Amino acid sequence: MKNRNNKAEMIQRNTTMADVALLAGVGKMTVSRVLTGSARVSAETAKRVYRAIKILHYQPNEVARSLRAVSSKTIGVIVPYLYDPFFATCAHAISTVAKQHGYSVILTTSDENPEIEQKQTSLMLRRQVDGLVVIPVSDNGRYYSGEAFSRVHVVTVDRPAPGSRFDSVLVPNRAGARTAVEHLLGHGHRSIAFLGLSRTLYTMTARYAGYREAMSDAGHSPDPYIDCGSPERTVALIRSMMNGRKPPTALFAANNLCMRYALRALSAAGIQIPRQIAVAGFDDFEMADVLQPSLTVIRQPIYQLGEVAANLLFQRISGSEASKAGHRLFLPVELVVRCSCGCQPRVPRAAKEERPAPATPPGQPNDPAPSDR
Amino acid sequence: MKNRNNKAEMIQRNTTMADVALLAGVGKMTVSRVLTGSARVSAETAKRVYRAIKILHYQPNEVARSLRAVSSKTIGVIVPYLYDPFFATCAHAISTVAKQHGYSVILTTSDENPEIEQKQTSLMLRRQVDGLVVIPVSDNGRYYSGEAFSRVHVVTVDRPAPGSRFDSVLVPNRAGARTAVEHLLGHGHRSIAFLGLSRTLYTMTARYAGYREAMSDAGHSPDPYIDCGSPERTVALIRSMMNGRKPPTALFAANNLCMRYALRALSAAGIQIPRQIAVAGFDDFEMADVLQPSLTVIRQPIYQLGEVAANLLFQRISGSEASKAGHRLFLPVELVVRCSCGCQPRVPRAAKEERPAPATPPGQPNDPAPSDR
DNA sequence: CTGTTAGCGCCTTCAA
DNA sequence: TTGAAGGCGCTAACAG
Repeated sequence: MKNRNNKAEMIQRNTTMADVALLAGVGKMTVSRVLTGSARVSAETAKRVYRAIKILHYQPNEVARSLRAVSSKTIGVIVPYLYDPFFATCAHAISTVAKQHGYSVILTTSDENPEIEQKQTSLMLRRQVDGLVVIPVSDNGRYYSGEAFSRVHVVTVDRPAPGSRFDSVLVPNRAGARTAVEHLLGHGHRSIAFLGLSRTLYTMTARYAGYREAMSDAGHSPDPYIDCGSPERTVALIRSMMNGRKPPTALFAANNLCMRYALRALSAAGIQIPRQIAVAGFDDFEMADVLQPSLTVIRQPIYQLGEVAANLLFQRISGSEASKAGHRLFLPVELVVRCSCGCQPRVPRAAKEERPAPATPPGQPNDPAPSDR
Repeated sequence: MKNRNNKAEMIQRNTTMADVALLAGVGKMTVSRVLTGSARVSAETAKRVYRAIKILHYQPNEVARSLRAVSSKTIGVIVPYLYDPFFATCAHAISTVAKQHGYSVILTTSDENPEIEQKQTSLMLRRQVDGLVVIPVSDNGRYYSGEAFSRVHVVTVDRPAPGSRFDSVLVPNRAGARTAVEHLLGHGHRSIAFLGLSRTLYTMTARYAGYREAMSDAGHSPDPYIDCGSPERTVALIRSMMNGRKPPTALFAANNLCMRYALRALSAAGIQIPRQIAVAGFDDFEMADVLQPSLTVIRQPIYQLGEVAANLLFQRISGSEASKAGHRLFLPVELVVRCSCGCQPRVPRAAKEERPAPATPPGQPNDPAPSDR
């Protein structure tokens, strides 16, 4: 007799299917069938099984299931940071979709570090995830084309997939930046500064390209890329820029972080927006409409990026998607005209929520800001 | 002979330890020992094993390990929302600590919904997590005292644990609110409005209590709790409040969401801060110092909340913590005086980061790093 | 130092 | 409709 049935020493072991089977007076398989519905069981025995389950507070061990089954019902998610609302919102969307599919999410942050990303990815694969949604660190292309990925589905978000086998859900960075810069040009600005972060970031170079295009097409020469490495650096750069021979009359911040740095720097230098310098940015955020002046920005469908990516992944997982090649999906961005560019939207600053916020179920109609002209 | 060694039908199976053992000409246990270091293996055979591992691209199956071992090396994390920077930052901290311990994190959102929380918790337990860090939904007390939790460690963050067996890492909400309100009182305000969200939230009632204390102790009568259910509602409430017989001269927003609503509403009503109404809030946030006027707030050590909670959990998991009763840890908050209260801080608005931001190892001098979009 | 045996808890396969 | 045997991949416990 197995000692596990020896009640004398049943210290703290979890109750298993065998326990349920014993109590219900049936075989383990019957319990399994009742739970999974994989085959018909007489109503009579099913009832007995349920009763035993309840009495014993039995909970199936999903780890054992994962080991036995082909699928672990788990996906992995890797984002650079979680305290960045953009990434966090993506993660939230992915998590929500996963929940709808009955999947669990193993989540981690890469801190924008290729080594961490590799290590964590590898750990997830060892944990037998069925798929991966990643906002990949720039230079991990070689890794992702390794053989380890032959059996797992991968979708990247916000940045294109390193290998070409994976799907990516992106945003038209170049076109978006271009639109914003063209709007500034429409205000008559001819010298527009471009503020970005590390140029190793995919989005930064794409947005700079859009900026250059807009400038060149308008017959103006693009300014050099300004890398706001740190707040201090940004202060110094902006100060010297504004004190230079030909200070720009407008400024495009390629993401929220540079926007924040830039705003602090301008404010510290006592420079007025939009009177002394017009401002536009890429990526909307909470408070962008509460700032004085409210900020004109390119809004990205953040939640939808994650949502679409996750849905794509589950399509692949369920195998309904036959194609082997990776696709690139682009979700549209939108110019939200507010005041920092020099516009005076008719409805001054309506007191309404413009972005999904805690209480607002995501993915709802966006009630875009009033845009004039 | 097992058919799994029949090469003819090795379609796509993962390589296992048996494959490695076979190729290296050793037993499975030797391979296991080499990998885990659980026992000495001669350098010679170890080398052979490593070679086989490399040739076959062998990766141990963590699911099988979890099934076999007592621990799954996995913890569960449940937060209400991920697009709320507060929760996301906590989650980031927890994830970081988990990474340091070689643990994976299964993360999900409860959407502030007790049923979802229960379902997801239960799923995590079935997945054999070694512990749980939760920002619990208010009214799930009974659930958490169930027997299912007898074998798992739980630490709650931001809100106290329902049962008394769990540790909680909290912030002095009452005292913090009190400090902020006292600061407003110090400016000579006698009528101060309190804006909050749903009173079912623990933090809201605690902060309201602090507000009432401060008011009463100063000999003024507290105003009734104003629940900013939605932006629209907030606009209406603020409008009627300001048009009432005795409009308040100051306002305390109990968290960021009401702060945002309030700012929008005030701005829509054309009310000047701090001239017509002074403002203070609970919880600092990016941009709070860039707003005009910059906001006076109570700052919470968000990242540390998650960090401490996770470390507490791992202490419990490793069993070095014997005590069975749950403890409540309070991390200090801090009044950050800016301009919205009517103060004129000497350093006008220095261009420096005031909060932990990207890439800043927690608790370190701040130097935010690139986040990309 | 190394190999064998025996499960972890579940479900696929086959037999009754 | 139900049950028994066997194995998913790994490691504790015991040989040798």
